Amino acid sequence: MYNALNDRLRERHGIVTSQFEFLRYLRDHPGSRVADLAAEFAIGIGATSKGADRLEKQGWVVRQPNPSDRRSSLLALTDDGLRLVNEAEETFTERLIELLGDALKGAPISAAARALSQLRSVLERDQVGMPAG
Amino acid sequence: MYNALNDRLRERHGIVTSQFEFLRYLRDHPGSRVADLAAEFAIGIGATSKGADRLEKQGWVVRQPNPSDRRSSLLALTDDGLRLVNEAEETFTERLIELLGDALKGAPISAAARALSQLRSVLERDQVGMPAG
DNA sequence: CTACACTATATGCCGTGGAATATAAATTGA
DNA sequence: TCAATTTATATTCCACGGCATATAGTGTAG
Repeated sequence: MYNALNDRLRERHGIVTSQFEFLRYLRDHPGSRVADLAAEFAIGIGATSKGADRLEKQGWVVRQPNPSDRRSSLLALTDDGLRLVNEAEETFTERLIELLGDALKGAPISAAARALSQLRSVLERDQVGMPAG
Repeated sequence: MYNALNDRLRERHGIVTSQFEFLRYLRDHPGSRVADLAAEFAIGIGATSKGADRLEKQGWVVRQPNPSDRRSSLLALTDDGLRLVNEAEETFTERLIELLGDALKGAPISAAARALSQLRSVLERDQVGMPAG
């Protein structure tokens, strides 16, 4: 799933899923700090800081001074970043439904393990999200 | 989950979860090739080859010539590798039950999403598997 | 008010995976 | 039989996350 979404987002918007998730979180939680992102995604502070660097370098995010604590910055989307995340979200949702729809044909509820297993079969059958080399 | 299992396996056996999974697969599927592992874990051939290198360097795995195709090797566990995977499996299972047990207290079946969400809450409450830096 | 502990983030080094490529062996077709 | 193609794996380069550490700012005890 993750790989498949990655491929589609990269191809259409030039970002990967983790970046989409960062951007979406920032859109929905304005004024977040690096540590807030790290907690949300259960990754390290360092990795989060570097991820923010990359988004900032692309001009999608800015670090604004935090008036109440000069050690940290408040992360905010730029106009470009906002536009991007909204467009990417359409792609993301569309692709997600596409993938889930395929896999869940006829499988009603629960049996989540079976659903996931079936999902994987479908993905594998269609060679979807398979690494190249 | 993965991080938590990682920590426990590393501490007790000096391997990480991905290595445990490689070793267990090889134990249960003797005569597998690199490509078989790659397919099983949905990772690239290159990464798998390098993973096999690392296990071989530790003396847990050997590449045996494949009599029916000299391009590939058959991967086999050494005695050390077999011993290791069996010991690690105990740790793995024990820890898995420990983690799931905690999270699933009172949650009967299905509602897998709720279970996963609850699981994550427990893990976060206990600061389990959280990256350090 | 200052020394000391603590917190938030940034940075350097390392390990690992993906993608592209290289190499060797097997297969196929004329 | 042999050149072209395909297959299986190995290797190289790059991106990214973890961990350890550095740095700056905050809080606090006295």
